[in-house]
Amino acid sequence: MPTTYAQVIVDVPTQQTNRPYTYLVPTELDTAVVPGVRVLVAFGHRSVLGYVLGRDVDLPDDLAADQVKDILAVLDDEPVLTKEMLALSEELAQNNFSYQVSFLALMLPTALKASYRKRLIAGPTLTDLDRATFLDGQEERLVKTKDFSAKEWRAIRQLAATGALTIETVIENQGQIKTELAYEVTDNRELLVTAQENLRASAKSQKRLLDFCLEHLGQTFSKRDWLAQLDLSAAVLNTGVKNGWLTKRQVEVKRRPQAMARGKVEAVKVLNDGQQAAYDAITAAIIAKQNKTFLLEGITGSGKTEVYLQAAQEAIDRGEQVLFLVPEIALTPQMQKRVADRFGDATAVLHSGLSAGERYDEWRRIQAGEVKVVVGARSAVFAPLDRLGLIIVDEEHETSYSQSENPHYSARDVALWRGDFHHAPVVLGSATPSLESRARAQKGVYQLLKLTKRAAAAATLPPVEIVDMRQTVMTKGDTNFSGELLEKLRAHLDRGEQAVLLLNRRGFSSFVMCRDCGYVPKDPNCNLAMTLHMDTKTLKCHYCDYQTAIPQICPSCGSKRIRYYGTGTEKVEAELNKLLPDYPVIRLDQDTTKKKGSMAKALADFGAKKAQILLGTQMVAKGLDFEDVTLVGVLNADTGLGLPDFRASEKTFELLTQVAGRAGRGQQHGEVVIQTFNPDHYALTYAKHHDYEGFYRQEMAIRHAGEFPPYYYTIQIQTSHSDENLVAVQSAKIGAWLKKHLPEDVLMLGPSPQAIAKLKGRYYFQMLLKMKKPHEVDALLRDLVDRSQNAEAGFQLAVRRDPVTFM
DNA sequence: AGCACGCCGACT
DNA sequence: GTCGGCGTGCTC
Repeated sequence: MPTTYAQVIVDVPTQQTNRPYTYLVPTELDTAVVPGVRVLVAFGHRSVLGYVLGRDVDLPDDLAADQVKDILAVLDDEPVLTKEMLALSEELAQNNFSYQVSFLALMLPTALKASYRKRLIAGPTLTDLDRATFLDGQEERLVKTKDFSAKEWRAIRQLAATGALTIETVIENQGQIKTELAYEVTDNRELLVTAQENLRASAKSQKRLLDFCLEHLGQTFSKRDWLAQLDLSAAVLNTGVKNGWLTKRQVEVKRRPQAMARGKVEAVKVLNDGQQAAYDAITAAIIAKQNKTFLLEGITGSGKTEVYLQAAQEAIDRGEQVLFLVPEIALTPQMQKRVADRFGDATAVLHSGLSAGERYDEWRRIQAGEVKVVVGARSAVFAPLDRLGLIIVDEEHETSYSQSENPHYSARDVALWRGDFHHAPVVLGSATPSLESRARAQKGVYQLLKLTKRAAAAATLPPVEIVDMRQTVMTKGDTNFSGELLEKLRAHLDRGEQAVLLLNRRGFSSFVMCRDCGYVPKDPNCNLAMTLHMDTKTLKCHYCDYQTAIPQICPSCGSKRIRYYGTGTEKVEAELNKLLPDYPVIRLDQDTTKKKGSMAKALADFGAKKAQILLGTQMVAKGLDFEDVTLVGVLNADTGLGLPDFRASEKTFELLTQVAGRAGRGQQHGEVVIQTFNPDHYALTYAKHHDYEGFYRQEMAIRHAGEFPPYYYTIQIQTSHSDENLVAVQSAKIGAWLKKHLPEDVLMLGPSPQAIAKLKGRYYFQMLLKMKKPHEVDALLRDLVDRSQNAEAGFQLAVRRDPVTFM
């Protein structure tokens, strides 16, 4: 047998080790070492986990045979990563200035990630004092790296060098496969028949057992099932084992998430003309196995979900699998339920609410090919489906598809990549598509499919009234409720209908606004709202370095009532109880939904009409579908407009459109009231007319003028450190270095301090690069990341492509 | 990330 | 003179 080698990515997430290493495959592991399995390898002076990328017959030219070490062990019987995932991880690492191994780890359930420990074993010369200090007085001890300080480790290593103790590396999976006791029926029919003939008449339990066994030869059932179904005691089962009718064994238990346990089947609905046209276009691509991207732009309540589900059915009927992404499944429980109801046990659900064990079990069901549809949030985009026929990204504009922590990635982009890999169509759906996606549809990169009518025949889009709060505050003083909204609330509630009230927390109290004229101070260079920094009592621009004192008098109208703006749901609830004491309120915000399942319970209560008013933050805006909701009130539409984010208008328009869409979804007509201090802002007026296309055109013009996406690609460079002065100096240095090396056509904003100057004890600065060609500065930034590794301890640098959130 | 090597200041 | 501080660089 020729000597063979394997290319291995080691589990050491650093820039220098972000490349494959060559290892020798020992003869006895020859068949076990295949791409996608995890292995144990020696690396430097220790053992680490590695991922096999591929096999080679020849040694790379620059390596001598004696430089190559052996693979020590193979950890998996079957590959845990497909070739697709191996390729994808490399691409993602390249694009997102991160490490391939970080992405590989992200693709696996936590249970399969390595947990590193050290076993300290006493040697004969170990002193009692050292044994007491390092081994708890024992013969051996399992410890983690952080259990001892660097100094202590040095002492331990010295002891190891003298032979007083030995150190072993222990690498284990973080999770365990849960098993339970089960009994397998023999397939020896003769044995059972003979036994049955020789039974005494009084042995009723044994007779029942034998009858059942004869009908289920060779099958395995859990002990729990045996006892429950046959009404036996464990003693009878043991008799069965003794007589050779049954064999005891441990079987894997797959923990199914509670909500999934019942598979009732939801009825297929009849599509209207618009839905049918969209369905036809998507299914044509499914049948042709064509990687085509559709942008399904459908007004709220237009029945996008039904199109998704029926298209999914088409893919499933053709023996293919469907990946269905939703933004944060915890916020869209109704969507998850609909998919599960339609496809029953063939559905797997992946989201952050699952325990590590549940997540692992769902992952294994997918891996084993038992699943036809995967529904999940961001990380579900890595679900190990190998026969993908359709990918759906619902609410494609949602920022939660983008992970801002390292490793950065956008699930929407990964979905597009996988669609290409599998020759499968990708459907991006939204009532308010991101400008980037809508612009691509305009250019013909995506095919635009529009749904312009609500699905329920009688349902129409609700009329929207914009209420000028400047008037309200002038006549009634500080209140969250205008006369118009109160009047409508009373009318709808008196008729027994329900209302949803949104308190917009986005941008809450982070900017200054005049209570009389709605004026928000803007920075003269960028024309963006400036951010309030309470620590320095100044207003700062988030993009450039401009700053100014907080004005005491409004420069626009001379009013003294210019101040930061914000209020909490609790305060609003109290006010509401005073104004409308006869109507109980269900409150939905971070405080009331902290506990697992409390959100679902609150929504179920509202659905059961235990209260007529639902008051909440952003979470009431999305996906809720209650027939009796006929009034939607937005208490403060503007807070988001003041954010130091070039997407502030887009996000506000989105929010208002989404929440307005909660009204009048059933037979009864709905109404929407939007309270604001900026009644003439275009994000509000277009939302009033449910005019996404109009908003799109105007916002595109503004983005064009401001040289922002989708006209430019952006990359954010964020620096942080616990020492404010240090990070300021470093950021300035990096900024100067970049200015010198950046190509002329790449624009840079900043460095400037971020809005939340100090977060968890760290200070943040950022620079924003804008460019026409997305990969123009990749090499330069990789160089920058490289250099930052040698910076002061605690200094962090993050590079984010297409950032979606700005602090 | 770990771990060793190696070069400088404060001790027996 | 040596011990140990930590900066630097490598890991198939």
